[in-house]
Amino acid sequence: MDRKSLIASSQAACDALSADDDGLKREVLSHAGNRWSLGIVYALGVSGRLRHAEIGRRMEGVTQRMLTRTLRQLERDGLILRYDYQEKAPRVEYELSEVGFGLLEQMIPLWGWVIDNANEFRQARTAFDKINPQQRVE
Amino acid sequence: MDRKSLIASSQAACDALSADDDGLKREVLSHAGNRWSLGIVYALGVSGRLRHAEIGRRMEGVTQRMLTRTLRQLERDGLILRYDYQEKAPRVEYELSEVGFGLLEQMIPLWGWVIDNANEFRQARTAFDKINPQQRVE
DNA sequence: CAGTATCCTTGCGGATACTG
DNA sequence: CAGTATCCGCAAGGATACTG
Repeated sequence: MDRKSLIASSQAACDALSADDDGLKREVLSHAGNRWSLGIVYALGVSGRLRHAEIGRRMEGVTQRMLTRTLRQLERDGLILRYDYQEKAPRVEYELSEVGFGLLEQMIPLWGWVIDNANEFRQARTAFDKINPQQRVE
Repeated sequence: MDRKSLIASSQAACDALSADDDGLKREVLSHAGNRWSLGIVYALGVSGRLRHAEIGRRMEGVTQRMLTRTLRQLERDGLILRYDYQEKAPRVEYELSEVGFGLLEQMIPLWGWVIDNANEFRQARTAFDKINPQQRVE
């Protein structure tokens, strides 16, 4: 995409966002930067319906607390569905919602783009850190 | 995109990410959830090179501190370029880098997707909050 | 004008221990 | 098994005041 049409389409996309939508946008997209959110979305997208413990096993390093919390946030935003079987030996399964699949679909080109530019990011980092020994960025 | 090909392409995209890349991915995408980052990227994308104060004027509600900090982070990640004219009356301009334009380009479909699903997100929220009066999610 | 410095509150992420 | 409860350190975001 050339810059003129890029700018035009970004204006169109941004003008369609009200002030309320702006907050919503950041809340939804905050999952992108979260430690576990997208990993869980990916796991559920690839494997379908999974039990709590099974997700935990696939997310290397996650603690019970963070797993539960992240699942709650995803559920709250409607990205995953929670099925509690109400059995005495607890049994809860999670599944991507339609919107959750949509998010996964949106993320794929983004991941590809990050990979394609990984070296540029790393170079920018080291160049910045060299110029700004340890001041700045706090 | 149907689910089978969605899953296949997400696996391809995710397998291409090493453990290191995974951290990088979250760092880059964390801008998506930040309060001011994408607003600044958008402003610079639409208007080209801008002075510090001019950006501040366009970002309703930003404080000096957050503006400077966010600009530093964007600069550190190579998304924007900083031009200090070294004049006695300070004069600093910022501009999107090539990578920064790339990010803006990546974000546009994402914004559109959020708008298209805004009602679903809001409904999920209120439904969740009704079921979970004030427990959960902390 | 383009920042720093200081103080504050909130939430993220994690460690550990406990429960029905 | 699927969570809570309690603790911690750190960073995000903001309010306010100051500086070359």
